[in-house]
Amino acid sequence: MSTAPADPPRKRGRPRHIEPSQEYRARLEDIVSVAAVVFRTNGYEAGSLDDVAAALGLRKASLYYYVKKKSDLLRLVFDRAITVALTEVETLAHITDPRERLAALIRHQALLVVRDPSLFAVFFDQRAGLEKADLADIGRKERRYLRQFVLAVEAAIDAKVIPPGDPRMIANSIIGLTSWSYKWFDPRRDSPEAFADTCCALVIR
Amino acid sequence: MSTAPADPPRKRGRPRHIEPSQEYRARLEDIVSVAAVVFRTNGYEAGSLDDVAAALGLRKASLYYYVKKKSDLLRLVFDRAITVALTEVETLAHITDPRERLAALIRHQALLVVRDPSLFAVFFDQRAGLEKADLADIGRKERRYLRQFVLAVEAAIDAKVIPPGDPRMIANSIIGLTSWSYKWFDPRRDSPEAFADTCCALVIR
DNA sequence: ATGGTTCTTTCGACCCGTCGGTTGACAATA
DNA sequence: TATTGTCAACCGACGGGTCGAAAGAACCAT
Repeated sequence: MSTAPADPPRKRGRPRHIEPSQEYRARLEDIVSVAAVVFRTNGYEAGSLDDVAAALGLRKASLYYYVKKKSDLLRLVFDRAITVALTEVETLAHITDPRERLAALIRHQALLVVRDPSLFAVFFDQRAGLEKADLADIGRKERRYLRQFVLAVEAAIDAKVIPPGDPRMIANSIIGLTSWSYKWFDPRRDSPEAFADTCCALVIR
Repeated sequence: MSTAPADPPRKRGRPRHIEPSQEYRARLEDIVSVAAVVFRTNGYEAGSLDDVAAALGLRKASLYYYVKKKSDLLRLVFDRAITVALTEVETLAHITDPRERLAALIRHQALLVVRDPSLFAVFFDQRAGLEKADLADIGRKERRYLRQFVLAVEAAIDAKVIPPGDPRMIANSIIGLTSWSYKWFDPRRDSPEAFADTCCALVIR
């Protein structure tokens, strides 16, 4: 009873009622990039917020100005990965020639992973750290992504550009062919273009 | 000073001075299998020893009769994975026909991963949890494994069974093609044999 | 210019739950 | 009585998350 001033709205982190500044956005992007590297090398659980902060020249507490909890960091990494992949791939849907279309998809996927290995290493390997809701969201977008490949594969089979078979299985296999690169690709030895060409040549007749 | 009874040699865990019994070995194999499942679903760091023990109907402390520390469990998972893969693959080295040889390797790799997805999911994704020395050991054996593929690819290129290109790059790509299956393969929907055939048909002319 | 005021960003100190790892004792079997 | 296997209880470290405060710039009134 007595004076109950009603909880003054929590003032944790950035105030939510106004637009985030450009600098804030840029800083957050930096943080996400660094988090991807840390989570890749140490794993999500073992990669502490101290690690992320240290790599940025900050203290752990400062991160909570940009993020509410650790898993937000992971979600942001996933968001960036699936967003960049999805937007790029859906601009390729207009290509009509089956051979060209499949080749474009394969090239896209190969270059994507090779360009930002940390981002996709986390995306592929650290899914256990995601929260349930985030996982479902990612799953939906990933299915959209897969669909583009399945459609392209079906067209390619009809055009005898690749041998016949279950399109879903083939699509997943091709995605593996290209995605696996984050495990072995070394930019000092391997050329991204050569890799993309090799992938295309390997499956396209 | 005074009476120093000299630490009576610690008698923690199994006594090392005698042969492990058959039951002991079998039990340990069970533990490793369960650990692989736990580490796959939760990740190595997040997968607690309590989880592993509970899945076995044991208490955490009991695990320390079979293992000295948590990372031993992870090492055992890795050991089993690389051992089974390596021994199988090196029996295939005698096949002389390039097409047959490459096909056999691809089939072997595809079936291997599909048969025990948890084992290889941990092997591929949880390397960050390994200790330095163990990591080096795994790396050596993995290079031996890769060599088999590189040799087979070189022969296949000479025989025009696959298009030309950097053998190491192609070998890694093929390994990705097959290994990726642990991320999407669903035994209730997909057939291991069909998958192996698809992989072969996809790259072999 | 100058001293106040506010807003953004950073930090040190602290709390607290979880988990790896330890210990000593207790059955069961032989 | 020795060996094998199990357990409840405990401890210490580490890491996520909280809190209050302070440094610095920008803005504003005199």
